[in-house]
Amino acid sequence: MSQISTKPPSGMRDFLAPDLARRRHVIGVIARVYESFGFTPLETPTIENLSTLLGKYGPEGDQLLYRLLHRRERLARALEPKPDGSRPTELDLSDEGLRYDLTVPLARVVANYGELPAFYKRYQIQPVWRADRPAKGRFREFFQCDVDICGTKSLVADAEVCGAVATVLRELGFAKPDDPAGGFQIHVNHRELLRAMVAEAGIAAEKEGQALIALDKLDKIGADGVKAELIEKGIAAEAASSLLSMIDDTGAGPSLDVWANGPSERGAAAARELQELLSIAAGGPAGAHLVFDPTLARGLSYYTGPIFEITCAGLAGSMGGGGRYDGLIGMFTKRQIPAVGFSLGLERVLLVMEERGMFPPLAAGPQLLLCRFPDIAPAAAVAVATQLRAAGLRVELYADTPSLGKQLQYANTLGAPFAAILGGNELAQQSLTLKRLATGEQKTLPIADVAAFVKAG
RNA sequence: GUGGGUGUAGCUCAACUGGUUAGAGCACCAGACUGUGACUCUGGGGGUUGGGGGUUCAAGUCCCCUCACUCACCCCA
Repeated sequence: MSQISTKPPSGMRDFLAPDLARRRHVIGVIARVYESFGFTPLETPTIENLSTLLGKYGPEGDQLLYRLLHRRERLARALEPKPDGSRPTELDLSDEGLRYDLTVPLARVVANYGELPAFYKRYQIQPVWRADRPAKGRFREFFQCDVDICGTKSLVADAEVCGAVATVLRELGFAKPDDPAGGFQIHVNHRELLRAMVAEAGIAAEKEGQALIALDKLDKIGADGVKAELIEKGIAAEAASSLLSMIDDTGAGPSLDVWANGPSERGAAAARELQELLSIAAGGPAGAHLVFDPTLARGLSYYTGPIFEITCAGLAGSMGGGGRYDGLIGMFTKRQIPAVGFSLGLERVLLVMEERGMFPPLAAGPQLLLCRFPDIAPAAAVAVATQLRAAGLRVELYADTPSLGKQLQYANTLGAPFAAILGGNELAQQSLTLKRLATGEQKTLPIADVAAFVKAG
């Protein structure tokens, strides 16, 4: 096809009015709930310096960054062979990239503004970009809806971010966890507990990441599958078996009590933290949804403490995730500031709501199309439209004057509930003939009364 | 990154094992009612069958390459 493609780039989408009605509805609930928890909004630039982004997400994450090429002279210089004859690298050609998540930009902001509240609680709803391969529910440009609390190690903060996202989902109509119609669960685990398990099993520290990724697949590929993958990654069969013995096939494994009293002091401390978190959250909105999952790993490398992930029936991936990252802000400043956050994936939430038909009727488009006859001056029609809009109606004025049938047909395709007809008779008595499109009934009434009539439905 | 599938009108899809001029529904436009739509009737526009190459008397159909989309896995939100 020699024509220019009219599709957006792979993994990116245009949002037409019906899409936006649903997206804005969900975003509205999220922002309102987050604010009710005392979070204040933040927006950061689309573009960040690569020095900000690199090294925060792990090796795979760095590969998924969209990078901006240098421009003009800078690019020309970067492309020249170096004195030692080597070719330019990615880092020579670019020093900026699109943000990959909202957590790292937050960390930068907290490090950059010393005057922020001691306990900075911010929410942020913006798109992020990942050069991933698109799939169902996965895009290259997608919205994250983050809440984070910076400045405290208290597990109350962990419980609060869990409570905020749980409240959002409940307000959007997601059911209680025990509801057969399909609720949602917030899986929790602890990075330190995972590290203790790996160490206990005799797996080398440098294999830790790979071991955890394999373990995360337990519910999908089973114990044998995990063991095979561990061995494939160069981990001794004995160590692999040892790791798996700490968790049974169902992934349920020993209770937190067992871990809390286990031989590894490090693991015990982590387990006690999780116990405390569950107990703090018990009385709040997240309480019923929290479930300890010893196989939960999560890929992002900046997590240090409790980690979270939201799952629900029928969704392959997760609806959201988060965790504690006490070291990340310290990568941008000498001050070590602990923080914990949670992120909802807007598209994932929308996907599930779509599949389950969870959207309420959402108003969109004009309530009334103003039609007129050719003998009515445009200025007179504009005046009437202005009057109706001032009365609070969403009014579209048909720009031309084709046959009335055409104008009404257009009102029909727009989905406007009403059409108003302005002709010589109506103009003379400052009235409109109002037609209800669904039934065809119509009546003539004073312009001043039209808004109330339309609003009444 | 691995494996599978699909590309035909604006949209959803047909076209038997290769065989005349590639069809239908919806949508769009125009017409019976020049102050009345959504339902009915009639007519009409619209396609180099994703692109390129090959096999053949003949290719939407078979083969190769390429591009795009899509599903599963991987990973994630």
